[in-house]
Amino acid sequence: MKSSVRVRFAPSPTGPLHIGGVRTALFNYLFAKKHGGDFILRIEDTDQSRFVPGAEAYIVEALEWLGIPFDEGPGKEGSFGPYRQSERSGLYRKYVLELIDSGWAYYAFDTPEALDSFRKDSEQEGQTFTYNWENRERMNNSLSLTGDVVEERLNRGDAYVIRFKWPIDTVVNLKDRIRGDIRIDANTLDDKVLFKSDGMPTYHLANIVDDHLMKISHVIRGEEWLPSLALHCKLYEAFGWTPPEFAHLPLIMKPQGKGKLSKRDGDKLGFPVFPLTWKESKGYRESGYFPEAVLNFLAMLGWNPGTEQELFSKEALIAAFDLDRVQKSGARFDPEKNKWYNHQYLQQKPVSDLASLFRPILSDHGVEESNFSDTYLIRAVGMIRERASFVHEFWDLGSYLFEAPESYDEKAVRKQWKPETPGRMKELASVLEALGGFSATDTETAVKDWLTASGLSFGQVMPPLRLVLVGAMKGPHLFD
RNA sequence: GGCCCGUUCGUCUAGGGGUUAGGACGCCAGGUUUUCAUCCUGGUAACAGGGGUUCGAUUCCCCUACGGGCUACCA
Repeated sequence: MKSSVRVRFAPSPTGPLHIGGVRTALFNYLFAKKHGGDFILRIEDTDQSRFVPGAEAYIVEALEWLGIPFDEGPGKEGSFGPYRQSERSGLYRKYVLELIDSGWAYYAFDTPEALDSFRKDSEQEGQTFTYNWENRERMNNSLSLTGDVVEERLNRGDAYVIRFKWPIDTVVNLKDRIRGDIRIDANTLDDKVLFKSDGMPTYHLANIVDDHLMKISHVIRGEEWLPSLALHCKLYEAFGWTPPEFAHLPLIMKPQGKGKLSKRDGDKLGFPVFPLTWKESKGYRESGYFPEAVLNFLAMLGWNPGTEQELFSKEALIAAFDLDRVQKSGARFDPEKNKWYNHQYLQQKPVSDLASLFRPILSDHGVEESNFSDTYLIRAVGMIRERASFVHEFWDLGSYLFEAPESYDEKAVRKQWKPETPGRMKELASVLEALGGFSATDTETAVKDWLTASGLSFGQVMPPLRLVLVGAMKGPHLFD
């Protein structure tokens, strides 16, 4: 039997995709692929005022870089398109009208100013104004106004919104895949706007209509949506549709301090929060992270396989992923562990891949391609990679393999450079020169023989030799 | 304020009525490298508090505290 799992990632193009969004996309993707289903990208751009040019392209490119490809979406039309809500705008009105006919919704003519003043008044009395059963009869809407008046105002072209009408004294029983059963007293909820005065649906309406039309089977989204779950479920009921299953993911929190992770944390603590560079904010890609490492790290934030395995390829994640093992509470973002993952993946990469990644960095530092051979480059990278977490660290770790040091670490000079050292180095140089060829074993025996012959110790010679060669007390085994 | 969700080492987490509460990151120490880093070994460190239920609770229930989210004609 063909599985009918269809999930969607539904960002709104108001800016770059942030790391929390990436994780939501990832979990959706893993779940879909685990069950042989489809992963859909839907752009929720019903709020024209918050539209940011380039954001959609950014999201698409980011998902591609990360290796979270969508099966259907803008530019990959399946049979449920279009996948931009702005291009579907004509289709929502019909559905709200249906709700009005069935008594689940009503017109409201209250101006934003009027609502504002109601809210302010309530606030002064230490109360919260809620547009619901308590107040709707005294507001300007098709519940309080006579049918004639409503019709007249509608015909006149008065601005209106359409609100959901919560039935009085109802309890909504919710089921969340991660959180279990939740009971909500609908009297505490407000009559949410479903259709805006600009003729566009709000998130709530568009979301339900599209999920239904696109045959979404599971809605996997951030915990910030949990409070609207009651509305969404009731909306399915009002339309007479069977709802999908819901799973609300825990949020990703700041590494330090309170609240959820934000762009500022990245700036402050010096780690990326966006997959790709966006304006002044450097992305994961540009910072030298491997997409596999980012994915692996993110997967372990709020989920775990129940075993002690930490390193997962994408395929392994798909095989192991299970919504039932998703955590309930928010997870603090740990930039250090993220780096550790990158280190792990760097060690696994073929040296030749790393070498090609290193090439442009060498040329940035003015090292010409003609100055080294492929085999030399590969050997060099092989030698320094194990101490690196990022390819860009290769330069600091091994610049001396490509150009002679121009300066010497002062502290090391003070400690290692004695009056007799220059003479010894000269002598050692001629010993090595006499050798003819340079191999790790040959040089090592030659140096050792010379050491014994001249009665010098390793410690008297090797550290200054390293200083001469490298410029500092760092680097791989000297004879290598 | 109201509503909802949550709470195991500093962090990510495993576990589950009787365990020396396990792993990973970080940190510390030792080893390797007469270098730095890596690596290896070891160590540090946790069941928020109070009531129940129970022979027994970190595990189940309740309360409190704390944390988080939502409370827009934004998503």
